[in-house]
Amino acid sequence: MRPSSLPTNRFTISQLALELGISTRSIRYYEEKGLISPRRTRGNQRFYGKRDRARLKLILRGKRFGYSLDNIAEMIGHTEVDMEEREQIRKSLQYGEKKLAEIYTRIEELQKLAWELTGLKEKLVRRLEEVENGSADRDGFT
Amino acid sequence: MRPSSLPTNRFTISQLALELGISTRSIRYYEEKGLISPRRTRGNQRFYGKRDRARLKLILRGKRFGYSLDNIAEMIGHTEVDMEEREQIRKSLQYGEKKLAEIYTRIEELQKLAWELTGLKEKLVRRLEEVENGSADRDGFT
DNA sequence: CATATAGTTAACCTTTACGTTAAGGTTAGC
DNA sequence: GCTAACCTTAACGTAAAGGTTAACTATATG
Repeated sequence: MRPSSLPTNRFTISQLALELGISTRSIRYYEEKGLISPRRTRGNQRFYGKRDRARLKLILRGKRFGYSLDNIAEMIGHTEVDMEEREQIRKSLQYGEKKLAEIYTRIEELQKLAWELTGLKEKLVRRLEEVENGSADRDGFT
Repeated sequence: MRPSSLPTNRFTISQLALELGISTRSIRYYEEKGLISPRRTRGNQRFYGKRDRARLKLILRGKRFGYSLDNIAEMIGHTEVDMEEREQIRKSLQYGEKKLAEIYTRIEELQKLAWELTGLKEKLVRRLEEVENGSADRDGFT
């Protein structure tokens, strides 16, 4: 199955799995969920193009931020063709707009999180100095 | 149970739940996990101080970014007193340092995500125009 | 003081996102 | 033509993060 020299825009499932550090099971699972829809060979084996790979990366990125698969599906626009297309596109657009806004606030939030952690860090450092100097004090979490 | 006029630095579990938009169950669950440790009244009911509330907010923030509770626990430093304190502090510091770095790369990633979504958006808009003009074309996902 | 409201523990239930194994069949590449 | 890699269905397992319910206790207020 190793594709000796096929163009770099055709991947087997396990190639992608390897590259992206996930299992083939996951990839098939994402397909089950309608998040990707790879083509098939005459022999019914999946193959993926660059677009699919990009999509997978997007999915993983989303996951890393705690979005559920269902959530990501809406974000991305499921590739179901049976829906009235304009409607579908409009909905996707709307949803995407919302999500974009969300992401920006998220960036701000992350910055806050960084702040708080920096705060914790400083407290710990201070505490450490105290302990190191033997001046014990109460309450365990000042 | 309404605390007619108690100082603003003492909260019941349901007050916090309401304020933070989570269930009391969740709060107790976080306690089970060692993420917070509220005091108890003589009657064995939990009560929380400002510090606890801040902690909860931090937990929720972490969660919003897809960190697991266990993860957050390490990030925050569980308040288990039985561990050698210096060791504990050092570990927390180290972990926090790592997490901070992680957060910064995360911010970058979020920016990428925003980019990609913007890209998708543009494609959808273009596609919408096409459809609106009746010029159908193949492949459903250019 | 009665009672409505809030809190307690414990046990069981659910969903999400896969992992694992089974069994049996197909295909691609050397 | 062999064999590793693929396919399907199907079922079962699991960990995380709670929801839900039950049976009981605490507490604030009319």
